[in-house]
Amino acid sequence: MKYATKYVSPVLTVDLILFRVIDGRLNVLLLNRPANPFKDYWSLPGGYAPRGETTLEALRRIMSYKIGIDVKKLAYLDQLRAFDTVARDPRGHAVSIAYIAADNSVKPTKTAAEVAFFPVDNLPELAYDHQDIIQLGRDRLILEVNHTNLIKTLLPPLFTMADIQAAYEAVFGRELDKRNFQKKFFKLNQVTATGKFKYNANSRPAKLYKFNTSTINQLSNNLD
Amino acid sequence: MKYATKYVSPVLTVDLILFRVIDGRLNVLLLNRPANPFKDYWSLPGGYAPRGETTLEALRRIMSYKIGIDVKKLAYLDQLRAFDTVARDPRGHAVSIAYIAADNSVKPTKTAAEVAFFPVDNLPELAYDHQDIIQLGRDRLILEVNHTNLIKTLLPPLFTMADIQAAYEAVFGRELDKRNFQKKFFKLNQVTATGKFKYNANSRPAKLYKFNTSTINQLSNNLD
DNA sequence: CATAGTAAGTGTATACTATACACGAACTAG
DNA sequence: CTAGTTCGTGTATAGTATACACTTACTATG
Repeated sequence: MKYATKYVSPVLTVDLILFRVIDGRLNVLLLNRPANPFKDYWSLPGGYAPRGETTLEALRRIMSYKIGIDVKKLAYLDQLRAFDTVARDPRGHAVSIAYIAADNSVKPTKTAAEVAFFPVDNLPELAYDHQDIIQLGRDRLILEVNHTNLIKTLLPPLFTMADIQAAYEAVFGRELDKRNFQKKFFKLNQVTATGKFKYNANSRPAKLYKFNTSTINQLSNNLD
Repeated sequence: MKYATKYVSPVLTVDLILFRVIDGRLNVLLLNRPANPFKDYWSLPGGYAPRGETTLEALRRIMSYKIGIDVKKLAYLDQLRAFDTVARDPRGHAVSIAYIAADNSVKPTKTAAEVAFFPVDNLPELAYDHQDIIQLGRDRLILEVNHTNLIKTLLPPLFTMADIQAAYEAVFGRELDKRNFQKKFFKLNQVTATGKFKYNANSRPAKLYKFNTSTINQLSNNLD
């Protein structure tokens, strides 16, 4: 038994919110739209999700050719939710399944005029309802960073305590006390000192740490 | 510019996870399927979401005629997420937007053979991937109850401290200490004693409380 | 080589929160 | 009047959160 053809479904699309931390600020990947609708506006990268393909499969295909990244290699990727208002796409009713991702190392292969990272607190005018989608993505990111060791996806393999505190501060959008942060963070047993150092221009070298596991785990406490 | 017709979208559907607490146990509303696929299996109530209607509008229409409830009157209703595996519906690729709801007072107008509440820890065999959907719904419910005053949606207008503790225990799936629970809960300033009592068969009467607000608010602390 | 400059690294005191735990009070039924 | 049942309550202790400032280890420069 197939679905009756008297029903016409909305168009289904996928969008990706890819976060990273640059210079202590939370950034999101945007694509400059080459065509209408919203030509020359910045938008979340996304595309059409056809029948017979999961939205994750569609996302992988689309991000590969539009952005030049492999979403399977992203350190964190999860579904956010569906956005389904009828008027959100001027071409007609399109329901978008938004995905949220975090990764500080994957680089798009496109030019900066086509694809670029923007600080989330200083975004350009965006196409569609992508402003709203990013807002919910930030809320989810804060939640996940608070309950898991997801912060590792926003750090390089070796990092200093200042790096990791800056990453938390970028996600939370507020400053943390250095001594209290380190006490709480070390109690979570997430990182190990490597014995290596980062040598700064003009100050005491900083110990370099690495995460103990490569998996994303629930944490007993949070740092916010 | 319309979407090119060379793309065929999956069918879009909606499903509802409606929670309530009965006799200290968390229950979920299920519908006995009158037709194939999965004829005579229990399932989450749901239906087709056509182009031109938001999934929430579709949900309202469907629940009205299939279950006899008005989802706008539910004390809590929110989108959970999309479920989109290709094989989840034997009729063909159907992406479902699942909604989560909590309400202890709305009653379906259908017979118990058609529509009934089942304890979440004692569910019958379910159609589709509805077992998985319910599991994620429970996870979300716990999260929301822990961060908001959503517990009020699972209680009658007047309730005892034993009632509210039982509701929390039903959601969390574990017992809480009575004295510590009351200390923590009262500190949240959510309820006021009404001066009324619930007179039990054979024991001291229990004070009846009511919630101070009708809105769902974030809480500073949680009880889990 | 001495000094200035910079970021790293660290501890303590205090307030608050979490947990464990038991018994008298207030009612009804017989 | 007694037995039975649920209600309502406090304290002590351990653990956690917060506020707060100086010394250390290096580089750059004169």
